[in-house]
Amino acid sequence: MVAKGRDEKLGSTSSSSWAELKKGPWKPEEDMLLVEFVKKHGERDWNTVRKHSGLARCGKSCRLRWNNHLRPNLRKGPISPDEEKLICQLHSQIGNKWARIAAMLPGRTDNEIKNFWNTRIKRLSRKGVPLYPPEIQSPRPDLLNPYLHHLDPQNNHSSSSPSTSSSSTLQSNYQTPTLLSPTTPTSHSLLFPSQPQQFHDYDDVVLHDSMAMYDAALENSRHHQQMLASAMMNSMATQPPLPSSSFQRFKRQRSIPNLTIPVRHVALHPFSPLGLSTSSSPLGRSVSMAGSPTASTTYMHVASAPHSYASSPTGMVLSPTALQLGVSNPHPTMRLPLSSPPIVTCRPTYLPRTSSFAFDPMLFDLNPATTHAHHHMQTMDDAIDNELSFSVEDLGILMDPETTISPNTCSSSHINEPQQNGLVPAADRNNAGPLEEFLKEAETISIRDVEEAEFSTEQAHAFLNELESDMEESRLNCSSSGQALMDQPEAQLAVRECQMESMAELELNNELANLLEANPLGHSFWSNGNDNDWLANSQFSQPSNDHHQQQQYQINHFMDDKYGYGDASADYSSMPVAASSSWDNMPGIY
DNA sequence: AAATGCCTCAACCGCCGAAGT
DNA sequence: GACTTCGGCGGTTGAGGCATT
Repeated sequence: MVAKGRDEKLGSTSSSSWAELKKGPWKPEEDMLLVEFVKKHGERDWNTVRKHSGLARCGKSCRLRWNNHLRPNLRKGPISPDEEKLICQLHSQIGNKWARIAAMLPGRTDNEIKNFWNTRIKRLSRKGVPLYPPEIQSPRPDLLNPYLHHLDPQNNHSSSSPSTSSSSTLQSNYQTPTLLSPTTPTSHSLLFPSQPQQFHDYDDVVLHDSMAMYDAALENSRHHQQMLASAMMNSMATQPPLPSSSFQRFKRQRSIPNLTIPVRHVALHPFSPLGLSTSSSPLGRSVSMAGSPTASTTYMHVASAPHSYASSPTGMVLSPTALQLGVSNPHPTMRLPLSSPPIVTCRPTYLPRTSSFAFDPMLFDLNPATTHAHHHMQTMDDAIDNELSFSVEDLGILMDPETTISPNTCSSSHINEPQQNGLVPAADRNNAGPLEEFLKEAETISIRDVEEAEFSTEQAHAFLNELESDMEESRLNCSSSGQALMDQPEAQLAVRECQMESMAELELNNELANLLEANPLGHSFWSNGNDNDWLANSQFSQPSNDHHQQQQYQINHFMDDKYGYGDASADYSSMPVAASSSWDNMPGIY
């Protein structure tokens, strides 16, 4: 009845505590406790759940429950044919790497894909049908995963290789793909110009691995484009971080001394229905492929990214300037290193499942119920003065005709409807409420120094070229300094250096904080209940506006969402500010 | 209607690596 | 360097539902 597993013992403080751990299916009350815990403490410190929430569950169980069932933007329902194709494609290349495969399928969990696959191979095995579609059975050698060999040529037990999977006897029916010779060059012209295919460090090979998967899947089917966006984002994240020097040069270039750009990683790709988007990095933070040895220190892991973005097929919509960049620039990523907090931030948990919000990377708070429009605008003004281009045209994109959203009128049916493409019908625009008013107001205001702050196309091109060369330089540095793949002293040193630079940037950001403090309207912008969060300790913070209201909302919303009961005409205008603290104090993030 | 087999899915287990002490 | 703690991953299990006989 009671588990006395190794991990439970490790995670407990006394022999009696684990003896009280509960197992088995979760009840709604437990789910609520867990949701409350995550709202307050973020997706971390799972072993403190018992202490803080009273849940009699082990930390691992809590994490699993959250990741697989409670977190926002999970995509439930059967695996679509497109998803199945992509799963086949990815599985043919990386084997039973469910977490990695899941990272390529927005809203899907590793458990879900694992279950799907196991069921699938059972079914196909019984029928005697090949596991992979014909186009996947004989994949192009140059599309296959190169780093499996590079990582550990003697590795015979790795489940990375489908042929060596030990998961099931049914795997005997597994069709072993033709693995790439270690010396076979790969081609990734879609993402980067061709370059010598020498893998000197882990991230390097992971990058190529990711790009190979991307290329392969693209080759396989254009219908996968939407999902591939996610895959590509992961590819981007595996690149070595840009040296902060490029960021500093960029700031100098734009004559904006001592200010920080609140965009850390703007990833552009051509497949979003709205043109360009970033699918995994709402706060500009990079994500990494699972398994990267430096992931925990250099990047925020993909599982830690705000899920409403990490799994959003639409992601953010970039400014017109960014659109221009993306269209004309073959390089799909523009990464700006930054460790300091963003000036303004969006809170994706406001509209957790609509996914129809189109955010400019300036990341401003869109919740009309908790902040006033003039605060938005004041903050936007500050942003415009100091940051990348941000104009009323951006708001036009924000309210894309096909993808608008109205928080006030968003009914439960809308909230719960399947997200075919992450969009919500435009019908709701008829009564958009405060957001619409806010946008109207936005159109009438005068924006200071837009021209000056405009990140012009020419500058952008120049900057992107610089970024690319920096990236190449960084890549070369990684190559030259990298030792054995898993031997990381050089990498760790580099990470430390990056962190040092990050701290320096943080200091710069303090100046920005002082500027905003002087702003009489800026003080009430933030609302974050976590005392440990930098926001809460900053001059931007304020106490949660109405704790009872938040709780009531969370309860109603949660019950409605998870168990199908609740007020179908719920007024979501009272959505509370949700703590996003866990994203805000990660050290050394680029 | 009952029995059986299959399928799906949630949850658990054990292992592993990273980070901290 | 040894040990502990924590989180993540992949494999496995078992309950419940559904379809078939």
